[in-house]
Amino acid sequence: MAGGQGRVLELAVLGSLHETPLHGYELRKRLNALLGMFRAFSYGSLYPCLRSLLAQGLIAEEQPAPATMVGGRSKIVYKLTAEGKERLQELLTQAGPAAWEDESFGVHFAFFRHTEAEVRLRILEGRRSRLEERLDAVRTALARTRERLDSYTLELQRHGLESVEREVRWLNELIATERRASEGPERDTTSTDE
Amino acid sequence: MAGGQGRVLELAVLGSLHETPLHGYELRKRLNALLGMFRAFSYGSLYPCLRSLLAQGLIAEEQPAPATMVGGRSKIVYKLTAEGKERLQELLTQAGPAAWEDESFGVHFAFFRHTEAEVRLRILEGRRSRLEERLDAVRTALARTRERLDSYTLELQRHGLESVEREVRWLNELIATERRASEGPERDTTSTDE
DNA sequence: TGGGGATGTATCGGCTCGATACATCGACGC
DNA sequence: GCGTCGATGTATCGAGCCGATACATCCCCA
Repeated sequence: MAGGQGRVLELAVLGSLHETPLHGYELRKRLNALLGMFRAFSYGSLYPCLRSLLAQGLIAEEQPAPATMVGGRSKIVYKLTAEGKERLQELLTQAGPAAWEDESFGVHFAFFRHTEAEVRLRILEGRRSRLEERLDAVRTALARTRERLDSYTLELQRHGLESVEREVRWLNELIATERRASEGPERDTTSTDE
Repeated sequence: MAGGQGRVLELAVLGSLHETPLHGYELRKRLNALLGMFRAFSYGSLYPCLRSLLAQGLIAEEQPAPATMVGGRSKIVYKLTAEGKERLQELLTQAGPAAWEDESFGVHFAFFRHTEAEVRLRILEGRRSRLEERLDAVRTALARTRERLDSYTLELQRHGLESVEREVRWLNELIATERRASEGPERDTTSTDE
């Protein structure tokens, strides 16, 4: 399919353009400054994504004052369309595995300020469950292992477990903060559906 | 190219089969138990990789006692060939970006017991440089940012920086340990060529 | 006046994943 | 005996995404 970039880049681009119109190069810089610790987007996926979003009418080329155009160079500045804003809201509303897997969680989190409190909470909890599943899986596999492991393998396991445990603790704090914040303003404790 | 899986899976498979012959399903389970905290291999890449390694003569199907074959089922057990062992040694000797990037570092580390001390040290240092580059890039980008960031973005940055700083500290300890270990047994400090 | 580095758009090859399909095995109840 | 259910097991396909690369311009500085 020509341009169904489908996943995380779409949200990242739409979310960035929601702040201000940007061109590809600058967009990538911002994205990598924002998420550089977790992932790095490349042009090989960014430009096809932009083309796809353009074809879908979710973004549009902005034509600024002609004075800004230097020489014959075209600096293609993209901005969000009304449809794009709708689509962004739609993406921000979805709380599912696509939001809390490794590759996508960071991007969703980065745009939490545009996300409803309830969705935020569900994504954080989903992420936590995901990590706990992983901890369980590795721990049981480790316990089931008969052979003695060498010190490097052990050290790798230890470091991995510790890192994931740390992230779970971080999520716990965030979840607690979210709960406190939502219990204050609206004392609605009965609507804890699902 | 039909089957040039090229990168990290090759080492993971070869390294696992070096311990003991395995079939695909079990191979994947072991790999994911070993590296589950960092990455998860899928059949979609494992089986093509096995086919490719088979075609290259680096692994071979093991034909055990016919009694093991239940019914018409073929449980394809792979073992390392002599060429495969050579190739494994070759892969374990290489200390380059391919060894210390995110996706591959864990796999290389997991087989450090088969790696020469000098190569281990270079991979650990390369990994550390890589992470420090990333820290620098994000820190300068952060310092250069004019607009005020919302609390979620800030928290994401903080958490990301802290995680990477932690890994750098971990690497520092490992490097120190390696250095101590290599200075004790052989007091050869002159042969630090390249 | 010319070289180097940042800016800028774009593509191609190919690795890898998630989903899926299909088949068998052992255990369990009835 | 018979259905079924979960674990075991091999295999492929569509599609996303990255790394490398190419090419052009801008601007600074010597």
